[in-house]
Amino acid sequence: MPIALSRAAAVITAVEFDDSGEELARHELGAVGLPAWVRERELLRRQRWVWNDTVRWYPALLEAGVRVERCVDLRLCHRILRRAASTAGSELATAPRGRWDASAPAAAAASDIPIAALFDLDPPLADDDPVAEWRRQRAAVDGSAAPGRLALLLAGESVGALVAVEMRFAGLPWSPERHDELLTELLGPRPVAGRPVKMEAVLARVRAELDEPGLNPDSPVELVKGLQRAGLRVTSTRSWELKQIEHPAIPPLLEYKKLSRLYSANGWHWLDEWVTDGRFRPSYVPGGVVTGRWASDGGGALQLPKQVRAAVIPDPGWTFVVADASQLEPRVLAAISGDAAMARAGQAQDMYQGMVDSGAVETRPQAKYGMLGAIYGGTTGESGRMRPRIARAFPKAMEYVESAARAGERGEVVSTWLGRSSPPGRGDAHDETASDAQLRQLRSDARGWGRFTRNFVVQGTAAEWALCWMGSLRRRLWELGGGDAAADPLTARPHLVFFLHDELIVHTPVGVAEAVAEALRESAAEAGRLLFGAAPVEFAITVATVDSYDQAK
DNA sequence: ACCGTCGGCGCC
DNA sequence: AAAGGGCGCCGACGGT
Repeated sequence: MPIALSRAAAVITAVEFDDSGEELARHELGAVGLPAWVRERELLRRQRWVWNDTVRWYPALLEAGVRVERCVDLRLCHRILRRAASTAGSELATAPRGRWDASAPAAAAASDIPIAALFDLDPPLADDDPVAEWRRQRAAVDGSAAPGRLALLLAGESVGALVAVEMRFAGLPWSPERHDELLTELLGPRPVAGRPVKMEAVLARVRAELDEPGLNPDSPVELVKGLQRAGLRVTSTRSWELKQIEHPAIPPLLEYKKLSRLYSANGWHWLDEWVTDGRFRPSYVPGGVVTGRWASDGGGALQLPKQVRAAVIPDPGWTFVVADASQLEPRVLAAISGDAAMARAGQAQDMYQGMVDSGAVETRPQAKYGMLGAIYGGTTGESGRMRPRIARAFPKAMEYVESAARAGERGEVVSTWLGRSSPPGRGDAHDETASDAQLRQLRSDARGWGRFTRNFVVQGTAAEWALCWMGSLRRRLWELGGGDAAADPLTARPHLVFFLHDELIVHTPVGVAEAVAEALRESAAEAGRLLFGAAPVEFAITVATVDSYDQAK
């Protein structure tokens, strides 16, 4: 049964209502009493909590030891429905912009203040009645062409919002000692001032080889000039461009850039700023990417370089079960396009090898770059060369992405499998009043937008699969832990600590690691069924139980 | 001192 | 002629 929470000044109102939106009961609560009240209701029966923003309500509940099973994140759902092609005629989509179109509370605000203080510091919520918004959303879904899919998408988005808050609450176990060791090994000891000694050493070699004693390697402009003075024909300082060049200054320069990146992005400053009490706690932003992928805020959580993953270490007596979906996007493409040959190749644990074995291409790299080219719209290099062969072997898959690209070029909206739609297109390459130069620009933009929409349908559907995987896993982990809400809600039992598009990390007591691994596999299979029913597409995952994150794969 | 943009690069 | 999608973060740089 849904229960809507809203707040005006110090008073929190909880409205119980039925599935038709009919109000059944109404309670007024204070912030202090809220967690106990929620816990009581949750124990009684699994409720669906309806609130404006999960990031606004859930941290304080978790802090008080209350975990909830289900919610509706009205703002995230509103954003999807507002733009979805399949709800375009609904009241929700056609109304003027309103409060529900405003952005969610800044993740930064949540990370800057103690979780426990959220209710104290927040200004009163002046939101519209959440039950009214719930009814509008329900009507939009019911009136759409594919209500089942949309409902699944909204459920996935909402459970993702719960997971995002829970992962921040739990934090990713991180050893500052190990991190410091790694840095010291690669860079030398932490410098009091200036560059670490190993960076300084490779820099000295660069300067000597270029005969540029005062060269500042951190300034791209100056670096290009210095390289040119030394007779090197470069136009930028990008690593891939430098790699083409044979010169004794290049290897140490590339080494410098590598070390410099580590030092500035994930060095001691990063450690000081983002790791406290042995936990890295970034904010995750569900739906933060147009395609539906998550974004993150703070510490570059979704770009943790492999170099430092050895510092991700479980608590004593605990371990990590790390799982990632193998070739997720190609499998998703096989499913959404209904390409039987591609689905057959996906029967293999390694889909790219499956493509080789089926005779579509000769080598695994050809399969990989060919597929990525099809999904991204690549036309050069290996992916461009493989294009005709991929098209011949998997015609329906290629037609699917080509069709999405053409729609984008025409300025049309495309949608994922569950119904998340792309932003409106821009420009019109057929504008007859445009000048030649403008027209070239428009056509170029149109092609660029076509690559975006081509990728959107695949990346966005992959994100939906990942949400379902995660949601399914979350429920299984809770049941593994006993499902007793009176116990410590999260960190005393197996729990998610990291999510990276197609990869999950569970922090678990060693004794249940094997059960967690099984839960990950079952959840992957369930996600496939939820999205695609009986379609013959397998979603293979690789699972590893490890004592540090770098040991996974 | 502060702010927005850019080059570059990490991840998927 | 150039020709791969999506992000976040860092330092440099140029402006105020």
